[in-house]
Amino acid sequence: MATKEISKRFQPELIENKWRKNWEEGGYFKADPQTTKRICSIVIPPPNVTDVLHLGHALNNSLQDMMVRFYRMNGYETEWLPGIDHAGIATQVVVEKQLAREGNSRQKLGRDKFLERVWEWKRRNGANIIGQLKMMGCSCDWDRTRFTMDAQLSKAVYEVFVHLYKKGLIYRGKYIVNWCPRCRTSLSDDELERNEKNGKLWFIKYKIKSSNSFLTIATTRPETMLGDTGVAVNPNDERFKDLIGKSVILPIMDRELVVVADDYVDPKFGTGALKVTPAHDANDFEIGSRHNLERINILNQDGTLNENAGKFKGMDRYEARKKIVAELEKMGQLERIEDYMVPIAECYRCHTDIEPYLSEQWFVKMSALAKPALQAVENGTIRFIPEHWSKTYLHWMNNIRDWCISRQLWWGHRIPVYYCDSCGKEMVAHENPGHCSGCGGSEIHQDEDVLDTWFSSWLWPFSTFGWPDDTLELKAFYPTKALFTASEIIFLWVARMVMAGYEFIGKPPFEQVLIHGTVRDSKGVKMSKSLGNGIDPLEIIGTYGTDALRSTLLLLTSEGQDQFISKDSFELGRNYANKIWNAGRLAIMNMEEFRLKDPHSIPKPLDAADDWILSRFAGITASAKRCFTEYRFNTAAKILYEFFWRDFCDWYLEMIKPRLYAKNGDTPDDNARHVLFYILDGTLRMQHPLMPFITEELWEALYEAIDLKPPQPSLSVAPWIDVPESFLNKELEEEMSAVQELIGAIRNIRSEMNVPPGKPADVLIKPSDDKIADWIRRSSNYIKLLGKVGGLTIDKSTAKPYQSASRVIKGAEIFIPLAGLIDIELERDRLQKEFERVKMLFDKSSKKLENDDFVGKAPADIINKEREKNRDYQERLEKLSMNLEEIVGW
RNA sequence: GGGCGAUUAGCUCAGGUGGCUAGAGUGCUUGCUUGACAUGCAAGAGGUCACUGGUUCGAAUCCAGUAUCGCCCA
Repeated sequence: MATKEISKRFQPELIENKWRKNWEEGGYFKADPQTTKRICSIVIPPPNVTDVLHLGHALNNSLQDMMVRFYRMNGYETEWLPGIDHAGIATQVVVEKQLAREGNSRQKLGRDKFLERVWEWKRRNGANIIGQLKMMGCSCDWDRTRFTMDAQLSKAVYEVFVHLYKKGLIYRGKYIVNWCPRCRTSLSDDELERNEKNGKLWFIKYKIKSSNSFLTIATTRPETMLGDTGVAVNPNDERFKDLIGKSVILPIMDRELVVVADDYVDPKFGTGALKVTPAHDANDFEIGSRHNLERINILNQDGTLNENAGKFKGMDRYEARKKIVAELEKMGQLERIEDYMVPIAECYRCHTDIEPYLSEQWFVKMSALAKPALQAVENGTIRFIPEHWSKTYLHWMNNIRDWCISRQLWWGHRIPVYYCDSCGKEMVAHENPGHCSGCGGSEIHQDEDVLDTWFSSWLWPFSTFGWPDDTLELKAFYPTKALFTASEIIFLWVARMVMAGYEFIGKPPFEQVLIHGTVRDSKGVKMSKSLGNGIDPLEIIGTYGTDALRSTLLLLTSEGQDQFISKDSFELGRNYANKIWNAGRLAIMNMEEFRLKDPHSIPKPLDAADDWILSRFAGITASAKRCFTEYRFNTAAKILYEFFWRDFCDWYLEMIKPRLYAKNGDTPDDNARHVLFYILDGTLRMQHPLMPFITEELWEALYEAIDLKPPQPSLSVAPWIDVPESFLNKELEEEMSAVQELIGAIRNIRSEMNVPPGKPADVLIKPSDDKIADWIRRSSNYIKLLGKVGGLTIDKSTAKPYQSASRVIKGAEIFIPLAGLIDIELERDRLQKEFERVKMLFDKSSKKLENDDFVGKAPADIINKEREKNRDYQERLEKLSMNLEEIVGW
């Protein structure tokens, strides 16, 4: 019914909830693993359960939804599995902070009670996140929502641990880990924030044994000297050649240290001699291993010094530093102090300085696992988009190091290793074995630590589908099609998923890895919670609507490029949505009494405008489709936007208005209404993956306007648009583009010569050949309409009227008689400027054509194009100069 | 120190495989409440495509180097 009132402005808040509910109740996003259709599946990069979704998530999920909706509309059985990650450290920190506010702590609560609290917190916040995804319009298969600590996913984790352990790929060892003394846990390299701080370089004198001279050593961390067990110099450093193999005496501790030669030492740094503290520096650990140096740990887990620190025992590390420096100075063994920028690693959660710390940890040997994952990218089985990220991936894979998988936390998958209290036997099992398999004793305890969160997320593409069980879902939906993520977690996550895919399933987890840019604020700073510069997507949804949020992000974020975005940026999408709304409004308001059995059987013959828009539509749907399938979502979005606004709204709708309005008792032109319906129906389908809400609303309203039941229950499960190739008409497009140029020229004259907008102007057109003349004649009604033309004369022999404004375009001259009204100065300047511009082009083109190399070597079509251009320029120059000459007489 | 990007209109950015009279949005100027939309329409101004070389008939586009900025790894 066309009588329905439609608001002049698009009001997203009035329609979005309705469709969210409708889609969910309709179950349109559920996928059937037993389908006979082609399958497109992806898994969400699970947001951390601690997250409040930010713009980065909004971009990441908008991209996924755009792809998934596209494939769903193109007849694929489409599975988008949503879910959440338990985020070990982050979540534990959040709940611990909560406890601290209550004056409580996890130690007071105990492990089980504490975990209950975390689960409680998880239930609340996890639901929030899923709710936010739904707000964004994500078309996930909600019934398959997964959490990394679900029973089935945990089963997968233990299966994998046991498998790797039995294969000898998991081992326990002493290693330098990044230790956060506050969180009391080890952190992976990627969980650190590296910075530089103002610090000092202390020069300490170590006495050379059996000599009166000293060896001076520079260090940024004097307190670690308590754990020194050697001194290293570069083997090529002439200054220290004689010292190699000799000993020096460590001040305060009076320990004898051997001087070793090691390539690691940079002769240019400090004094060229390096103190080696294997237990407190990762590089020193390596050096120590090469030279069999003792590892003396001087620190407790909380960052205070232990009994190995002698009289400094119990002091905090930074307090000890002051005391040690003071003592060295008193002893006269502090040579000097320099200012120095010290590299610092901080805990990414609590920003405590990280301590390299020697501890017992569990590791996974990576080199064997890396092999197939390396090959998969090398041979193109897995492709990165943009392609250059594969270099980053390969470089890391080629230099892969063992993975420290233990975390000193309570929240996470507890390491499935059990120890017999009687005989000490180590047992690995899916579940508590109950008694010792060695001595039969029943007193056994489980390892206290939990696994790194990534140890569950690397299984995400298959654990979510039921692995290790042999499920229908796994068969149908694995491997997935693509993974969408940001570059930061290529190592942490992407690479590990590939390794897991090959190791446990024997197949890669996805074909493509789409690396999108990072969303930054208007100053270029990455948005983050701690900086408070983030933009809340829900706030954007509240002010501009979800479609505006999505379309803005997708229109602005070119493939793989970081994007600077401010709140105002979203006006782009809001305006776009409003434009769609109003085009729909125009169409619906003009469908009165119009009935249509089959929108797809286009009547013949049509007006030029109709054939033209159908041709344009056929062209752009084809190229948009290509962009969608090639993961060029930003380009696809731009193509849709351009077509809708420029071709459809600015030109087509304007051209058919008289046919719709039906003056003087005529009925509206049903062919125009038919094509209008067809194109609008098609553009709504086409734009649905980008802007699901507004398109769904208008689509339903459009069918309702002609009393027709929509062919599908929801646009989200309607077919995408497939325009017959026969609609393509390149000659007509060329013709219309000439007409558009002509209209532009007329408008330009009117504007420059201040012809009042409402006043029709007489226009004379002098085409230079019959073809152009035909084109212009055929479109004379459009020219009159859109150029506000009164009398229109089209004649090859037209003479320029006295004091008329003129413009020269390709193939035609345009005159508008303005005797007494024309600004002669302005007209002459403009013509002169135009003459010079075309002259420049003409000269450049002529020079090219005079060049034998160009004519001899360039492809024929390029040369022909150049010749045609040259002729056009020449013709224009002649006309322009004639017009200029004439002005002299006025 | 190693690797990877970026540098195009005042601002934010497009310009897959070299042929361009370098585009869009926004901002700016001018004129319009014209029966979808002022979240709009029409017209306009604004760029030696960071720099220097090279390859080529032809370079914003490919190569090398320089400068500045950013990210990742050490």
